[in-house]
Amino acid sequence: MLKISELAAKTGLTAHTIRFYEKHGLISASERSEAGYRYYNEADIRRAEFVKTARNIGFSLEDISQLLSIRVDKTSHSCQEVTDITQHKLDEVNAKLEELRSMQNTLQILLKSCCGGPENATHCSIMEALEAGDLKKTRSAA
Amino acid sequence: MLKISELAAKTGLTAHTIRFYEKHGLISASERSEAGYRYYNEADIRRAEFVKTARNIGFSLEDISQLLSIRVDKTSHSCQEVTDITQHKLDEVNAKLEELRSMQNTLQILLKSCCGGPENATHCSIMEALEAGDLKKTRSAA
DNA sequence: ATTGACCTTAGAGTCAACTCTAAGCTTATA
DNA sequence: TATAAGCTTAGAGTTGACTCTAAGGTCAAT
Ligand SMILES: [Zn+2]
Ligand SMILES: [Zn+2]
Ligand SMILES: [Zn+2]
Ligand SMILES: [Zn+2]
Repeated sequence: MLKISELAAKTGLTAHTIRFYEKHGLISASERSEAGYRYYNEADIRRAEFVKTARNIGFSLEDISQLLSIRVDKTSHSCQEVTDITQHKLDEVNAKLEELRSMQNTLQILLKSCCGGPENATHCSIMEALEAGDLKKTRSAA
Repeated sequence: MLKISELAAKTGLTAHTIRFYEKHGLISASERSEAGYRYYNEADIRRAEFVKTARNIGFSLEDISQLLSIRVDKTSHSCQEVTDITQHKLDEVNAKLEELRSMQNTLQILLKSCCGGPENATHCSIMEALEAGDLKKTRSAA
């Protein structure tokens, strides 16, 4: 049985974060001491590590929540449900990649066009490009 | 002289956003009617469009703020200052790209490993991989 | 018995960039 | 003149994932 700080040390999450995850239903301590201290057993630890792994991959807490409910009763969930979550995340990632590649491209073009030197910016081609506004839009949403 | 909704129509920003930008010092109306209505002249419009272009590229409002202060007095700023801002943004974008590519890679591997079928998830290799925790960390910061 | 480290809670604060609301003027059209 | 559309402000709310604080209780070691 681990105390919260021990679980924190083991998972690399902070105690704050563990309590935060508990508040959001991701993790819990199956036991409490008389004084109310959280105590985590083996199953709790495995669940916490599952959460940590999923978070590291980039799943949102909402995604992780869904994965956890599959996890607690695998027999009543299908592989398809799991791939749906994963595919949806991949779609998101791909969309962001698109956007970032477009930004990268624009920024590289801008940098190539500017001398980057110490003289004044009255002739700066980056400023001119921003002024002209003929740059393609790279940002769709925040 | 444009009213705020006209500037909004012209730039594709909303009137709300224009006021928000004003509050943050990015845009302003050089005139106000007696009743307090904002009126934008040609220079105001050009500035607003500059902001819009920079935002579309992906610059933060803080970046844009710096670009604008260069813009109002180009003779006392250098090309280097402009490239510094741009390069810094590119560095950020590259870092995020790295992270997303790593997420993409992990998700693709997961998806390849799972049958995605309608049978139950007791054997699901995605779930197993999350359980095993041997996936590389892709997320560094939010 | 007294440190000091650790634990508890509810709840507030952080970040960025909006987004929206309420309450009340103003202006244009019919 | 009346209705609607549009403008003003200060300020609150949104999103996601934390991050921190205050005020206090607990525990192991000296
Ligand atoms: Zn130059
Ligand atoms: Zn330049
Ligand atoms: Zn399967
Ligand atoms: Zn599967």
